[in-house]
Amino acid sequence: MTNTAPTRKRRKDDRPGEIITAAFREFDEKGFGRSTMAGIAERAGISRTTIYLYYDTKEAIFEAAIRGSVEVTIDIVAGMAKDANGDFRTVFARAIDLIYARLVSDEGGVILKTLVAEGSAMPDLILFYRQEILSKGEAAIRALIERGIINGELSVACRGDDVRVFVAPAIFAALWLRIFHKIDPLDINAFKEAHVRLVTDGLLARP
Amino acid sequence: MTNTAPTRKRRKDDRPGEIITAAFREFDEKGFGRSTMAGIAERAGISRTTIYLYYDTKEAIFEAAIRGSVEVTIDIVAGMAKDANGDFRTVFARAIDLIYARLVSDEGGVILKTLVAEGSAMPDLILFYRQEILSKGEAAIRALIERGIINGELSVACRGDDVRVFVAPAIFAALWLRIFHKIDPLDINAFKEAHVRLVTDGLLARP
DNA sequence: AAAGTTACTGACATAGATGTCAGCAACTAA
DNA sequence: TTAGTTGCTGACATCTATGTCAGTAACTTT
Repeated sequence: MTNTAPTRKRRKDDRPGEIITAAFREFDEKGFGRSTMAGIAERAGISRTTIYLYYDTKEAIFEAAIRGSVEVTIDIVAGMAKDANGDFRTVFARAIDLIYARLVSDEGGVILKTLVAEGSAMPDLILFYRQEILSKGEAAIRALIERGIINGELSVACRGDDVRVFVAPAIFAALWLRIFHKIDPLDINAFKEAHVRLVTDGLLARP
Repeated sequence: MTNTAPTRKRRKDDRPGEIITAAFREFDEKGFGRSTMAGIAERAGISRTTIYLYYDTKEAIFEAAIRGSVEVTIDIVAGMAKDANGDFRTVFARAIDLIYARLVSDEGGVILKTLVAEGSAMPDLILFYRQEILSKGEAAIRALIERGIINGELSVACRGDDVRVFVAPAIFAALWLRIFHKIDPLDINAFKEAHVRLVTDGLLARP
């Protein structure tokens, strides 16, 4: 048997997803700026010019990826709202779990990193991400806190605080993983627990 | 008087600094990846080829900038150690002030953003930044906390916590300013106060 | 099985950034 | 003033990534 490997395949429906997956690996390793269509094509195992049949530019691939993460966000926010009846510590810990799972994942992390890197050059995407992803998550956290205040669990003082402070360590952790983790590992679970403990209790000893 | 503007100037000693300043603006606006030697030169008001007399590559310019911020870090750490005798809240607030001032500045912020963007492509710089900048700051914060624990001000539980959690909101704020601030401003002072309040007190109401 | 459709590819042309180098202009010293 | 030094520049060659397009191979239909 000669066993000549098929030189080409035709897979119109699968291509977009394959290209995005390949692009993520390329963006992650090289950074968006140094990534090329040729590099993405190679990882996807197709010819460079094939990509143009589906996406016009690198930016278009990235945009498609971001738009795809809108539904993921909706799921996460829904997950936060579900079973939000426990005490604040429990509910918040669950919310933080969901956020970390997303941001620590390759997809969420690379999107975040790429937005930081190239955001100034793509104002439309920045706006989209802000409106469809970040503000949804922010509102969900705000709701949790408001519930806690009404419960009497949380001090009223924190109503005026910028909600972003409470989630910031998660973003920090996601970026750390992509940049310093190889030379200086970060224990995600320990960090996550410290995060939750900080937000609920703070550092000062309670009398 | 004819007042013909001088076509060229010769300023060997000032050039490196001028180039770095111009490069920062270029990196900030275009992102490191889209920045070019031509763009930097234009901002510096010199010919593109002149840059090569001082720096071989874009990366070399960025590296010089990072190395320059080592002494800034030393100053900051020294500033934290100075007058570290007040109660924890006061001392920590002063430390956070110094960190924000640095990270919110154009120089500190652009370095941070660029490292996030291009770090995977420059492992040496990542290592350098980690060792000479981040770990210095981390150690300083850790010292503050240890003092608080010994004082009895802080609960012993937080000794095991990852120190990076306590500073993470500052990094978040620095990046937010560079990315989302135009479409969704962040009130730095309010954010900073919320940060300090969170780290000291947490959210849960104190009995 | 033959004709028709189309996903895919290699080859070409273009644009933009890089790096080099000989020559010029600005400064210095005598 | 003049000769010497050197910081600076424009022009050239190279290299890399992009985008297009006609042709080919794989699949579909009849």
